[in-house]
Amino acid sequence: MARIAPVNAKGTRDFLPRDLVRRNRVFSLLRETFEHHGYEPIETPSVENTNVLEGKYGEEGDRLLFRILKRGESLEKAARMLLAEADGDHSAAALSRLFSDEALRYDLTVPFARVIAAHQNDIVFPFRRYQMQPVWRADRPQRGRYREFYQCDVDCVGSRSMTVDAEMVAIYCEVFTRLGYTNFVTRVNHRGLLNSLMAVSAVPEDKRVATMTAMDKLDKIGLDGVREELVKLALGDASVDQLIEMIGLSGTPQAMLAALRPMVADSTEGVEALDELAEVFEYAAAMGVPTERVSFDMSLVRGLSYYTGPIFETVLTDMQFGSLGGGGRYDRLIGQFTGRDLPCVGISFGLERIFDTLSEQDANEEPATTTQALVTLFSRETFAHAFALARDLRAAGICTEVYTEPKKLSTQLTFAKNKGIPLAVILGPEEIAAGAVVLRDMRTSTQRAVPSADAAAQAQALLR
RNA sequence: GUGGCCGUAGCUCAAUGGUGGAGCGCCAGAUUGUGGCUCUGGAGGUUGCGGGUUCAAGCCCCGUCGGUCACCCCA
Repeated sequence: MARIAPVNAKGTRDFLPRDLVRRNRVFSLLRETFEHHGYEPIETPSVENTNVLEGKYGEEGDRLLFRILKRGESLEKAARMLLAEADGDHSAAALSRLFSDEALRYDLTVPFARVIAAHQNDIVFPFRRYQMQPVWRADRPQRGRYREFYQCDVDCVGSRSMTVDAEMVAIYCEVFTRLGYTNFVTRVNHRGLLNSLMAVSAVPEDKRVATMTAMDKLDKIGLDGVREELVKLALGDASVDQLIEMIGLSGTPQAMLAALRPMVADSTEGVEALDELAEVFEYAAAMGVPTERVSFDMSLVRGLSYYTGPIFETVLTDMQFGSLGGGGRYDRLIGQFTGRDLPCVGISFGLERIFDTLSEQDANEEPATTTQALVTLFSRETFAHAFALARDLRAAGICTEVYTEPKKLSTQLTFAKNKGIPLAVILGPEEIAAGAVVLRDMRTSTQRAVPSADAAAQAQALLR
């Protein structure tokens, strides 16, 4: 019989206990931080109607949607339509739409916007929520990039105040600091500012996306590289020079804002953006964000098309890696569902990238398990004592497993070592006769006999 | 979606077109109640998969799947 190769679907992974124990630690820390700041959890379905998702992420995003094939009658009907129109539009985009009207969620923001639009009357505004769920993108996998990955989103709906935008910066700072990162910075920019830069530099409408994409590559290809790309776009020397001058600005956010102010003086949108950014930096500092943890970065663009105000991206400063998270203000997304805009700002944490970089930082990973104690088994006659002791340990809050059968002790201890269980409990005929058990600390290779009645308390002390 | 590189034991990797190996890990024993050290032995493979060239393919060719890197884009 032909064997089936036990391989994962492209870009997906299995998580074994040692992986999941670590992941859950990160999850817990995020959850705790969000709730400390007054954010409440929600969840949404994995599947959305395609029209909810399409057009929210830009052209690239539509291509990366995982679409769900129609089934049964609908599928046959779609096939008949295709055959009836032999000379119709057979592009991948058109075919996708014909054969599918549902897709896996691409991010957590758009489904969230749908939820807000649908449940406006049940929600107290301003509404702070967080959400940790997998999302799917039909991208080509690379290091730190998967087709199925978890995102943790934090959003606040119903306020135009820059205090909320600053809070996003503060939450980034708190989470990454608590995770042990010492090398990160949250880059901040503003969509309105970018728009006004395009306007005051006389970049034609049809070249603005390409221009911003080129600007976004600054940290990768340098100022000269960006200039080359802009020249290739045939923007004209004056436009190129002005853009390069603005992108090249450096210094404190306050100094950069001051330098920009005269350049965008003719643009209402630009002036407002500068005012908002000034507030964000001021409030973030007041919220305790150190100056080295936040930067004003005019080359930050971000691909998602729904952003309208400040945008954020948190990156590691000492290694070339994708961003650990990003977000921004999107005041007009909910209006696409209800016809009436509701201001929103939110950020996303790339859990996989956090997990990958944390793993790379502490290379000497010890086996991780949730089990704290292993009770060994000797012979049929010791079973009852072992089970009773295991109950004592569990009653004391110690995660305890009893070995499955009476194999020789070295096998059982090796099992404990390989799983990373810190405490082995040995009780054979000798101990039972003495009314005692042996607590062996696997980490220090020390052990001592204690009366069975004290075992749970002593074990607690050892594990503390 | 475009291009480059790579797929050999559980893991890391060897093998001029000519009988597929090593280290680590695993199992057993030395050690009948003690993991890490030492020694001895053992198991484990349709060389990712499918075709082709050849007397002969792990090696060459084509396809395919997967991984990886650079683009694109992104968390």
